[in-house]
Amino acid sequence: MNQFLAQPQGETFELFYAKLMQWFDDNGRHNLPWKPQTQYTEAQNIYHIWLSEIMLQQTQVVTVIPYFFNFIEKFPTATDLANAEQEEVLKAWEGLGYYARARNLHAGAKIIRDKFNGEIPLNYQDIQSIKGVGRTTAAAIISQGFNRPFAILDGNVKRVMARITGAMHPEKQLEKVLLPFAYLMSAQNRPDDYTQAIMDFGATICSKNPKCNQCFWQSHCITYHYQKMDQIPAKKVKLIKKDIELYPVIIQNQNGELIFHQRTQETIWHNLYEFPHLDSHLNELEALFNTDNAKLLSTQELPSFKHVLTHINYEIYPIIIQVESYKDALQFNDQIYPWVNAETYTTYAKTKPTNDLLNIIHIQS
DNA sequence: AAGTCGGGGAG
DNA sequence: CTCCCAGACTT
Repeated sequence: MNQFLAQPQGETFELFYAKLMQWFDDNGRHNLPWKPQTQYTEAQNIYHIWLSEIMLQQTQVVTVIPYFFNFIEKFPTATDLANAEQEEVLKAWEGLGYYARARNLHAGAKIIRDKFNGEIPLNYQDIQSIKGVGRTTAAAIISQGFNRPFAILDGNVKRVMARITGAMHPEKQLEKVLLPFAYLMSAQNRPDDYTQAIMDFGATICSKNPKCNQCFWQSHCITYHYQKMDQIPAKKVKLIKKDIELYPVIIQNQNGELIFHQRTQETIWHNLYEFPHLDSHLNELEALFNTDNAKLLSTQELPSFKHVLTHINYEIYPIIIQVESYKDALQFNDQIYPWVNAETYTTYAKTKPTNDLLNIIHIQS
C-alpha cells in the first residue's frame, strides 16, 4: 500500500480539535504536579515545567513523579539547582536513566542563572540555547508555561496524527510530514490545554494498543477504517543489540567496607559509581592484590543476572571477595582505591546493576 | 541519516 | 519475551 496521508482540511481538523478538547475536559489528566500552582512564584512554576519536561524525555509520567517531588524539594529554584554540586544532582537522578539529561539539566540551570537572571527565557530561540532542550521540549515549555501556541510533536502526537491521517511513512520521514499538522493544531484556541490534551489522548486512548471503542474519532479515523492500527505508525527499525559480559568484583574487608570505581569515560553511566570489573572471570584473583595492602581470604561467585539497555544486553557475573585489609586503600587493577564505608557509598550515585548487587549482598548478610 | 545514550511499564 | 515512552545530542 502507498504511504497515504490525508490532507489537513481545516473543517475536519477543527472538528477533531473541538472533540479532543471536550474529551480532555472530561477525561484528561488535570492534576499533574508540575502544572502551575499558586503557592509557587511564576519563575518556580516555569522551572517546574522545564524540569518535568527534561525528566519526561523517553520516560513515563508515573516514573517521573517521585523524582520530580524530590528535585523541587532539594532544588526549589533553577538557581538552587545551578549552585548544587554535580554529585548531588546525579544522586537525585540516580535510577532515572539517560544520565546525559542530568548533566544537561545542571548545565542548563547554570545558563539560566548566568545568562537569564535565574528565570527561564520566554522565546523559542533562547529556550533552545539551554542544554538538553530541543524542539519538542521547547514547544512543551512555551505552550504550557506561557499559554502560547507552539507545535507539539512528541511520540504520542506522532502516533495520533499518523493514525488520523493514515500516514504510513517510516519514522525518519514521519516527523517532517506531520509538522504542518502539528502547527495547524497548535494554532487553535487553548494552546496550553491542547498540548496536554493531545498527549493524554495519545497516552491513554490512541496508545500502542488503541482503545478505539472509547475514541471520539472512530468513525472518522482513516487507520480505523482500514483496520491498520498495528501498522500505523510504522514500526521503528529494530536495532541490533550488543551482548556484553561484565565481571564486577565486590571487594569487602573485615570492617564491611567496599571498593568503588567512578566511571569517567564519555559513554554510558558517565560519572556514576560501580564495582571495579575484571577482564574475565578466569583471572587469577590472587595475582591482582598487593599483599602489602590486603590478604585474600575468600571468593564466591554470585548468580549471574541480566541488565538490558537500549542497545546493549549485559550479562553480569559478579564475584564477592573477602579480604583482610592493612591500609586505608587497596591496589587493584593498577589503580589505588580507598575503602568506602556504607555511610559514604549510600550517597554515591551508582549504576542500576551496582545497586542491584548491593541489595543482593545486604539481603544475604 | 544513523548511532548513542537507561530504566521501567504494559501487553 | 517485545515494544516504546512528553527526545537530545553527536557524528
